[in-house]
Amino acid sequence: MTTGTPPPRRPTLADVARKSGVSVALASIVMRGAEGASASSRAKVKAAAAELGYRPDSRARALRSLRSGLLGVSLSLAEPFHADLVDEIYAAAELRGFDVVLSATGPRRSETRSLEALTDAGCEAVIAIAPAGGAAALAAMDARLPVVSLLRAVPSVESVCTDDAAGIRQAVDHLVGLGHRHIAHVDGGTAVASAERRDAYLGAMAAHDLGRHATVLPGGPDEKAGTAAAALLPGARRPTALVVFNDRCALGVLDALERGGVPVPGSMSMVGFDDSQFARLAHIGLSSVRQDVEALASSAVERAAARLTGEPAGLREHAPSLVLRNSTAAPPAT
Amino acid sequence: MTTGTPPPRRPTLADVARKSGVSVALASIVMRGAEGASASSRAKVKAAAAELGYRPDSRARALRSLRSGLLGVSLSLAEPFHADLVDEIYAAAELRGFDVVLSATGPRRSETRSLEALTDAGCEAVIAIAPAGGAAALAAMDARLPVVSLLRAVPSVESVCTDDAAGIRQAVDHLVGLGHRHIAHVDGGTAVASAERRDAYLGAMAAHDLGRHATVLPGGPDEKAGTAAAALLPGARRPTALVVFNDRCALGVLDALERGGVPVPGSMSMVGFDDSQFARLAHIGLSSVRQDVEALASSAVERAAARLTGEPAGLREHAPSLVLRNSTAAPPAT
DNA sequence: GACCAAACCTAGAACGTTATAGAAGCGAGG
DNA sequence: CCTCGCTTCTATAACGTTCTAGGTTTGGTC
Repeated sequence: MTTGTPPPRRPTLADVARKSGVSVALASIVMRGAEGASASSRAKVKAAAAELGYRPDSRARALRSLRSGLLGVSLSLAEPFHADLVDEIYAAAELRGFDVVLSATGPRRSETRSLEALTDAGCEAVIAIAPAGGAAALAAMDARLPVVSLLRAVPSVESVCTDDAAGIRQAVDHLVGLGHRHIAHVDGGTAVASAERRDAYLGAMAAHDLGRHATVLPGGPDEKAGTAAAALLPGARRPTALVVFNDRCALGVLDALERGGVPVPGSMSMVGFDDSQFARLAHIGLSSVRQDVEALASSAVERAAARLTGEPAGLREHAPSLVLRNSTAAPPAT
Repeated sequence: MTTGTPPPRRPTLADVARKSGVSVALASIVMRGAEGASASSRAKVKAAAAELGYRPDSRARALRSLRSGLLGVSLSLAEPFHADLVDEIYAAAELRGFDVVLSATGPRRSETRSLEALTDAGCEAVIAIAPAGGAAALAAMDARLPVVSLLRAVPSVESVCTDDAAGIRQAVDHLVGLGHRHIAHVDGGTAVASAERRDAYLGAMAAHDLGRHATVLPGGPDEKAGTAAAALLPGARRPTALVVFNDRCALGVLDALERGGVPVPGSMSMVGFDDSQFARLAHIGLSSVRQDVEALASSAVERAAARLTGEPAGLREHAPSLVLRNSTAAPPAT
């Protein structure tokens, strides 16, 4: 029984070659723009390809030429800041001839799974944004294919980070310059980079000889944690300024303060971290430590490419800068 | 000149087979869990695979067995709501044995490019979240491989949407029930679904015989647009309630109002759309029209799967529900 | 011990592409 | 006329996997 329409197969190079009356090999040459084809056959093949709607099968291509040209990126969709990075990674990767494959981490999807999907997809190298997993697991993976950890310094794995300590120092310096003495820190809890930023805060306070006023409030990476941290602020003897782990957390704090009738920056100054899209828009413009997204992204891509040619691993730190908006001011007169 | 370490090749099925002393074919059977292998060889092969750290090459697999098992998803990283959807899509796809490939749209990356990357990756079907491109382009693509449009009804392409009109009606009904008469709408400008929601608003107002009070303020899909729209609110004869295109825009409006000293919901009630993570956290809890994320995601995956088996295209609409928080109240007494 | 079926295993051909090696065409130089 | 070199083209062998079709054991029955 011969049935009607056969399932519409996606056109292959063989189809293009047949239609234009040349060999598959020649069609391949034309399609990938290699040299060794006459102008006339180029035209013929291109026309046939266009007519058939031919698109090369990247899997087959990758299978044959051991370079797949694929760069994997693992990110958390819940983090707007990762989104900013990815956009720049796309741009940087394109410049170097890489295609980018994304794999998300989320409540339903573990980091391990996300990274596995990337290796399975045939990526030549992987950029893991703020990987939470153990260093051992990442190092093990790195033995298979180059891994670059972005936003987190992982020992023995190529890492590209912001110099968090410098950023925190800038924030503290700025606040001290405004006249603040009682500056507290809302930390990131168990989040990636939380410990580094906390230590930098303590160090910066000590450097200003304000160690006795240093206070660390337990926080976390998101708005909810910020709101919770705000509830811990003592009513009397409240600090006059806050350096917060990141913008999302700062937003939570800000919200709670405003609802509690504490004006920012009138009664409380605040500095966030990341300079997310967010900080720029919502509420009061939040002063924030800006990570150099473009440099981070292109550096990560560059490091991944370098590893493919066998260069050694190392840590690249990028200098952050403090972006001032309307959330800091001199402390209220006592 | 013989140099030191050869470039560490990723282990292949042949390596596993050699190491465990069986044929490649048998190793394949074991690795994919097919039947026809004895328990003892299963153990041998699995052990060898584990020791080598073997992971099957999905490209080669896809190339051979015409099912690649790949489901492409195109999304905008700037939209937190898309992130929610993707997480559910991962879950739904896994249930049906699909792997998910993500491709983002962004300031540096057009939708066309994002979709092309997906077809090149060898996806069997594609889910485009809120595709902005022309219906013709999508339909053309659909001729090559099944396309499902999620969050936007596109003629002649399989579409899975929320019944936006019903959602807007619920919002208006609720506000009218609270006693509001002067209810305005901040629309989504040129954003996807903006026109549908605007029309639904006008229809709902008319249904309550409030057509004469209907006002549409030009807005947009993000916070900035909301802030701008708030500036257009007349000082006197201000509406007492707002139905806003989406939560992000609503947030912008909310912020502007609070800064302008207009308490919400005291002097102004507000309803958003999407029930994003956002609405639940920041500021005042925003009342919002909840889209059924899980149903949307699983329905989109299901439709994609159905198309692969040759079922016809159609439109699936999912009922939204109104989530009440603290941004609506009775209008202030005159 | 011969026969049979079931269970287990393997050789080898695909899948769509690229790379290598060499064949044809052709004009110039001896 | 033969050879040389150049350009243009093609046959064919990979890449790592799955699948088909057939081959070899195994062990139970007569």
